[in-house]
Amino acid sequence: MITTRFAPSPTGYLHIGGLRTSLFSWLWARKNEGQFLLRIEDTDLARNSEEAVEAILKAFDWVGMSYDGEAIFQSKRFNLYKKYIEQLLEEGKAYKCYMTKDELTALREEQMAKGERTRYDGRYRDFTGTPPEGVEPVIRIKAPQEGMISFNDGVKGEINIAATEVDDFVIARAGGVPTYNFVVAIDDAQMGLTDVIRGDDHLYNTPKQIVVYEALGFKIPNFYHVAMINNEKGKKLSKRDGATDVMEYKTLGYLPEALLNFLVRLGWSHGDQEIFSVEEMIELFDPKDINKSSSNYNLDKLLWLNAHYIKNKPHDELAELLVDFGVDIRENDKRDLILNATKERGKTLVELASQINLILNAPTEYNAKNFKKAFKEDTPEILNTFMKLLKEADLNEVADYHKVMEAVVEQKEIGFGKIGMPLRVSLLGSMTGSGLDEIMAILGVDETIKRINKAIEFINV
RNA sequence: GGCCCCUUCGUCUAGCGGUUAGGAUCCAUGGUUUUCAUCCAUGUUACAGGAGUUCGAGUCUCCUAGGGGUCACCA
Repeated sequence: MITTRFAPSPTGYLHIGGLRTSLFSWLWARKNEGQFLLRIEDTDLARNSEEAVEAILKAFDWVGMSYDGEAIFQSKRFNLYKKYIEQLLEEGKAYKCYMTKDELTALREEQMAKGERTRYDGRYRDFTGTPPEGVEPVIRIKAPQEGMISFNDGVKGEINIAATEVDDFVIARAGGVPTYNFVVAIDDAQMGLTDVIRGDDHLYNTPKQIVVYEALGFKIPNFYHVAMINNEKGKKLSKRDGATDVMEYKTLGYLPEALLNFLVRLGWSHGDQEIFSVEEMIELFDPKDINKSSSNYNLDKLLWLNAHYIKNKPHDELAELLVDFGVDIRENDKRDLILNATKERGKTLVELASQINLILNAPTEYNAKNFKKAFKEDTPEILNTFMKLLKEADLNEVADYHKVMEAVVEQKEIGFGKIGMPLRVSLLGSMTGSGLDEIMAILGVDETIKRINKAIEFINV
């Protein structure tokens, strides 16, 4: 049985990097028919908010990731942590430290000045005297003072860190509130985690947590530290690099399946495969295939994937999604015609919506340059002929509209461009866009003629 | 600064001692298309540098450089 987890601290929205590590954890649990748990790390801090919890859950919901059981809130488990603190104190594995913050700062400055690593010097480790007055102590854990703390990381391999690098760190603050590395170890153990997949910014927390595991006699899980995602320049991803909030991708018109596909391939691969459905991800994912090196964030591929998923999305789902982007064609009897004519031209739902609007809404103005390029002296004459033939034609499908265009070309002995360009400008006000026959089939004869007449009128003004 | 991790086309990556170093994206060109897009084809571009080990190194070892992470009574 594999149990994984995602353990965000609710200080803001769900970050793209957080989504990737949770995706990995989720996939691994689902693949093994195990458990994927959610734990909210809200051990106080004025920074935590309920809105942030909501935001994270909302993002999970959007991408379709679900966790098992109830979400666990650390803030509700203080009694548990307290119990273990007392246990360690009793067993002599932890101790009270009466060093003040000022003293600690002074010690650090001294060490810094000497060019040493800043660390607690263990002065209260074996203290038995009378504690100084007026100082509320913190609790520190006794970390090993020599040897190595080693673990086998599922991504990075064997990691060895000298015990001297890990000092007797604080497990409970002066107010009694436990600290991060302490509660994480307890929760991961108590929740039965077998595999901890997280960002490699936690790599250095691992030896500390191992100290806790060992002090409490807990079984140490497998760790997988996934390298960070950097921006295109290889620097740390920040808000200035564009969207980092998962929900922003929804607003930008990305499909969740595209985003997941994009993220799963960032730092993980399965041979040459690029397109993965969620089912395939679950089937093929294995943390042993996670890359050691960090990867750079580049939207090109996401855009390509998004276009791919839009092209392959069922029309009823697409129509539903488009509502949020100001286009409601759910009840439109030309729905399929509209989507077929436009979906290959929109890399995002935003672009797709604007393509559709371009057809659905008659042009209110014509670009002068386009107009001049498309409309020549004989254009009105050609368009009039076209309209005449159009009215007479038997129009049942897209191809029939094309036949009318062909007829004009033949009759007038002109090139296709002679009719195509002015027609396009008349109908869309644009020089590019969907196929003319498709557009006309969507608009119908009346609207088509109306738009052409309007354009002809415009040339005479 | 100490410690730890990382380094293959611009980007995402395959490779697990013997390959013309592969795929994808991007870009360019050509084809298809009335246009644009799609689609198809073709092309440019990479083993950070230096020593070793080996018959043979992108793959193993060491050094250098560069990048990242971390050093809290934050999480």
